[in-house]
Amino acid sequence: MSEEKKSLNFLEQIIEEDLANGMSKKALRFRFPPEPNGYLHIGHTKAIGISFGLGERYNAPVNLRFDDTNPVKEEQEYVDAIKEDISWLGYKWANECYSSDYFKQLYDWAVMLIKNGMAYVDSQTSEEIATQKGTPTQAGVNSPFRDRTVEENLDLFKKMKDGLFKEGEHVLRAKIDMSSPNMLMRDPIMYRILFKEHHRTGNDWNIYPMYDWTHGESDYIEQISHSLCSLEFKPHRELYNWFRDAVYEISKADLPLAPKQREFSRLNLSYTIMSKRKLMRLVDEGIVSGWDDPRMPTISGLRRRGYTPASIRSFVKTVGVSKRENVIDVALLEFKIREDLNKTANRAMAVLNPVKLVITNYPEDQEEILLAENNPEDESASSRNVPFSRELYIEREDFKEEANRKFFRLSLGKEVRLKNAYIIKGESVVKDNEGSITEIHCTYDPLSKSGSGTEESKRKVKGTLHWVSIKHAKKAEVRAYDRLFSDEAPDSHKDKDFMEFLNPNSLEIIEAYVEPSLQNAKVGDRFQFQRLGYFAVDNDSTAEKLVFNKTVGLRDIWAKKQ
RNA sequence: UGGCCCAUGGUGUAAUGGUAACACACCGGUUUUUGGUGCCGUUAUUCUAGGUUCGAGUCCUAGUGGGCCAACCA
Repeated sequence: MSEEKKSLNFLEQIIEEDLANGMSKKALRFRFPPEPNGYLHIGHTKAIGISFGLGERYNAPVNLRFDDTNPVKEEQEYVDAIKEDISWLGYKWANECYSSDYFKQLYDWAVMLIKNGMAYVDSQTSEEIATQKGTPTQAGVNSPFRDRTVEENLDLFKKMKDGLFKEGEHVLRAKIDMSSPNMLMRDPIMYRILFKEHHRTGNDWNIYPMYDWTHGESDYIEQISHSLCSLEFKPHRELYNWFRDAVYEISKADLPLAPKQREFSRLNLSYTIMSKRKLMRLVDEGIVSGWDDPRMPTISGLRRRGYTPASIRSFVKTVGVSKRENVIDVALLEFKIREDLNKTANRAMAVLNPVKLVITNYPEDQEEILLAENNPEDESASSRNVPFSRELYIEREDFKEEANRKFFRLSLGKEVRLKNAYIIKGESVVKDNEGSITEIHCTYDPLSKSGSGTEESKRKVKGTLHWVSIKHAKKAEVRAYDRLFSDEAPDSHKDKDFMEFLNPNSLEIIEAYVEPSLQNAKVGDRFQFQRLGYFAVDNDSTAEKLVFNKTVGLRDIWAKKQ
């Protein structure tokens, strides 16, 4: 409703320009094209957010296309996981597409290119081809097979398809320019022979098309108007256009729209690695429990950790789009999940590092049910009951026998409030033989009950502590996570392996006590454990044994000052 | 015979030739029955040097710095 002028990112500007130059808004179409060879991670959410976001902005369809041209690395498992992750993020694709569905069309077009003298079968080894390619500063030389006749090429290519040659014996190459300053234009390979079973086409094909030949033509087949990808594909654009124009000439009657590729910088996150290969190593070497380990930057890991789709989408939105190399501070991601959960997560009390607190003037057998607000940020969240009794657990860090005036918590002779309950005063401690505190004794002011409206209850005390009633508390496992790497950019060190920067303390398993209302928490439920952070019920959780993942801690100025 | 891309506070992103803005982070204050939240405030001669212009972060040239490209991967 507000008329605030939203600035356009450079991709939106390109689209607006195309629209202004006569492109119909109805022609707008985007795609997200993952290769199903691994799990999606936070880096992918940027690409997803950009293309699906544009789809939402312009009310244009967005295809989910699996770029499945390499049967050696691709599996159905990944297809399923990718679909689940994108759906979970809340995006809807117009069509579920597969490059492998276009293998026949691609083959026919390749034959056409051969007939036009634009492609040839090369019969050299890959080493020979690599050598002849030259280097970025040195021109390549032509293959001795470059001038085969059309008939010979056609014959050879068909035999490649029919499985009459061995792997590596021949390839189909585009005939472009071996002296191009762009390495990709030096007669790029279009097809290789591969006797591998494909997860969708089985053993139908003995040759598989390469990325450059496949990707742009898949865009073209789907009539994608803007094919958006990351910066490292910039050099591919020239080839993308070459292939596209070659095919467009003969197919424009049926496929009138010629797609264009544009590139943006990918997302990097501090203290995080994003390479699929490296993430795979963490899984394979057992550093993490799997792709969905809550410490992993995968979508499934973040989901299990307790991140919400809304927080991730918001994150991607504020990260923006540009062509600059960038490193986003992981603190921004954490801010986004806190921001969301602060408004949506119900509060609860849990004690992670318990010490016993006895209220000596509270009757031995007395119990009370106290009322606790579920979420002060959400009026509709109502409240819940919390049992109170003479013996409680509080956090060990919330007590010091003697403390300076900066310590707002419990100490001997000082008063604090027990959240939703009474004001108490520290009286004495009980210690074991080693001198560590086993019990804290305090007295309470019976007139100071929260919400009672009495003068005593309105007294200002400096600190408020969370607690659980020992008699009523439930045991729960809490898994607290720290960042996986101790270095800001673990994989940017040329002389060091990223594994050297692993944080040995990235997982801490805690036996905690939680208030009884949490007994009914279901897998995926998210809570704010007051004064501690946000926690989500893990998949491993059962009615007998609750398991919580710490999503992120609360902002903690006190901890910083320590 | 190398080519291409990029450069704005600590980190990101805006400013579309006309007062450098927003978010995070940081630091300080304030409110608070969460040391949370909210609210207020501090933090930049836009990589350098020339040029065009009444006026340049924006356009041009050169330099500097960073990134990408030499898989039968995507």
